[in-house]
Amino acid sequence: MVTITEIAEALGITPSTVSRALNGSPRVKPSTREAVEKMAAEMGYERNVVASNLRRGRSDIVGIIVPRINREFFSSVIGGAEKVLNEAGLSVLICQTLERFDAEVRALRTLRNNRVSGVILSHAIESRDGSHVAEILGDQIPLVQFDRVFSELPGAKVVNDNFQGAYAATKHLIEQGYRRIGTLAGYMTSEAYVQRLEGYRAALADASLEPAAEFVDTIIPETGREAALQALAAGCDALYSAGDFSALGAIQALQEKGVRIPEDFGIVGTANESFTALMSPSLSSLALKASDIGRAAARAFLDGASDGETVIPMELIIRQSSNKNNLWQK
Amino acid sequence: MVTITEIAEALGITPSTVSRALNGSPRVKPSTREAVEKMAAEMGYERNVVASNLRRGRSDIVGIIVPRINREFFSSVIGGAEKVLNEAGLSVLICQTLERFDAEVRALRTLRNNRVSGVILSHAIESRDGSHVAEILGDQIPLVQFDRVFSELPGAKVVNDNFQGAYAATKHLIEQGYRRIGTLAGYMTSEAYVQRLEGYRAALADASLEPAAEFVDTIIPETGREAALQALAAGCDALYSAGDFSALGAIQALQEKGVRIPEDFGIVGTANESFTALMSPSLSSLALKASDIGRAAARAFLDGASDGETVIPMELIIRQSSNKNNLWQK
DNA sequence: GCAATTTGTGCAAACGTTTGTATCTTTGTC
DNA sequence: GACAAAGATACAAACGTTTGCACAAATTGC
Repeated sequence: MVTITEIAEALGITPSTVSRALNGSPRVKPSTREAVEKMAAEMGYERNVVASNLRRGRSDIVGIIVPRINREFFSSVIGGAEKVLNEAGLSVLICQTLERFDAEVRALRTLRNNRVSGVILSHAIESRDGSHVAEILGDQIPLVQFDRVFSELPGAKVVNDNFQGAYAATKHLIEQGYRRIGTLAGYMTSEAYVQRLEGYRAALADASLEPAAEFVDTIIPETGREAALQALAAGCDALYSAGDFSALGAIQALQEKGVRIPEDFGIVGTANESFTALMSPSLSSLALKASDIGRAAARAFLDGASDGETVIPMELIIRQSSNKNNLWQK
Repeated sequence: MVTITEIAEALGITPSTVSRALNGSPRVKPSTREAVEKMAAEMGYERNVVASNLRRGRSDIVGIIVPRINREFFSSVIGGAEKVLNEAGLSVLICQTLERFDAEVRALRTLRNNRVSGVILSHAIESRDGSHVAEILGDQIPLVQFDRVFSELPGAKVVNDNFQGAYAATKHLIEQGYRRIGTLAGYMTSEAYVQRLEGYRAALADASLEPAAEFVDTIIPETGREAALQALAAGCDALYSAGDFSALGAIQALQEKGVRIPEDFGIVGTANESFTALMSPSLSSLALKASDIGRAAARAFLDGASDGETVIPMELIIRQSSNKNNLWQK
């Protein structure tokens, strides 16, 4: 591996000048800069980033910590952030916590010890507050939180507009002619689900309708099945589900009962999981705009934005499961 | 940030002894080791890994390069590898190429410049050979390839037993009583798909059956739909698909034609994508055992295994779409 | 009890870069 | 032509660790 010292020797100058030349310092004469660049290219020089990081006290790496990388949402966030950061000359170090608190702590330590220049984070379910983050990162390393955020922590935050999204999804069901609309609301320990529930209620209230049924539970197919049957018994003709998996379970349970979707019953899910487009009937879903969130988080870091909260609108994807009036094909 | 020098001063010894104590060198007296450890804990010392990496010439990071992290297969491989490597005290740096050659080159450079102690790699589609890998990594950084491998490159390789898997899937269809079995074979530029086609043919041959139809095309829902209709017209009663997405398309097309699955027609897909369990009928699929591959790749790296090829068996997951005789519920 | 060995520490030089300060060279001004 | 200012480069120290070698003290063998 060739070093700047070798380049300096080859040119009869000193390593410091070579360093400055390669880093675009205005303190070196254009002609020597060119000579250095030429020689560096010739000798196949590449900066030893480890040495550089040691000297500078930080690296050009941004750490991204997510609960799981195999979730459409998180991998898309990473994709969006990576693109913006790469364009800015930064690399990305991805860590997954598998929803575990101790893994989150470990990841934060690893990142800090590698002197990353920033951390983009969505918390593990097991994390109940942000004290560990503050403790580990200190105030040296900028933090950007997204989706699952703790408001007590400093730094930028990027979140979905869950209220607006759920409002739009519910309004869509109303416009399709459904009248007794229930919801599968998710667990209320997460801010996002609370806001979705509120958006649902607000849309109904604005249309002078009453919530027909509210099921507060985890968002998995089984709870969806059960809730759907109860909703049916209670006379519901539509459901807004705060998750796609529970919506899937609901559809399966209803189909087994011979309920026609969307003619007799409308359903909208949330998250736009990849399977929603593949089902039959395909599932209308409130998409999270994950790439936008990733991009926004990366930009917030690059801009050094402190403490601001960026709210990303959600997008309603209308497919068969709620398209009673056949607005268009999807 | 506290340094070993500060610990040394606090104890009236030298940094070198502190370093040796913390690294478990046998050259330090147990009593001083304990004193150092106690003081380090008290002062909240954590090793500056950047400095350590510079001095040692390498880091405790293993790079993993995959085409995309949002594929069930790749994220599971990463998960498996991560677990094994973390237990060995190594961190993981994940890069995605989005199937692009230049991104693969960039990723390799980043990893080498960060002095990773090894690279675990599955190639981008755009990569036609492995010369760039050899050139960038040299013979200093060990390489482990998985799934998409170039045999000309040195180092360990971990692959699926595609032949065995496709053989088992086809045999299963035969055992279920299907007789005119076709296949959706995938594109033949990939070794994996070639082997699956061969496994399919071998199973038929061993049962004295003829291939009823072979569709060589990309593995997406649309080609699956089309192929299924042609297969139906040709009198097929079953299909082995080298991908789940094309199997999904096939099922949808057949259902629209009123064909009952699995009574009239059996289908087995490949990859065990998450949606296969969610469909109705649920899709039997040949699972790739991604975690096993990840674990095997990590172990191959840790063992310093050179040049060996590890073949991981595939696992047939029987669900409704091929379960004509109702062997068991799934 | 002396030499030979083992055991435990210290010393100092790396690893390759960056950067504050000093030094040297050029240019411009009167 | 002298002097100041600016422009360009050199010097040297630092970043925090690791590690070969030297050295002292403690242990062993005869």
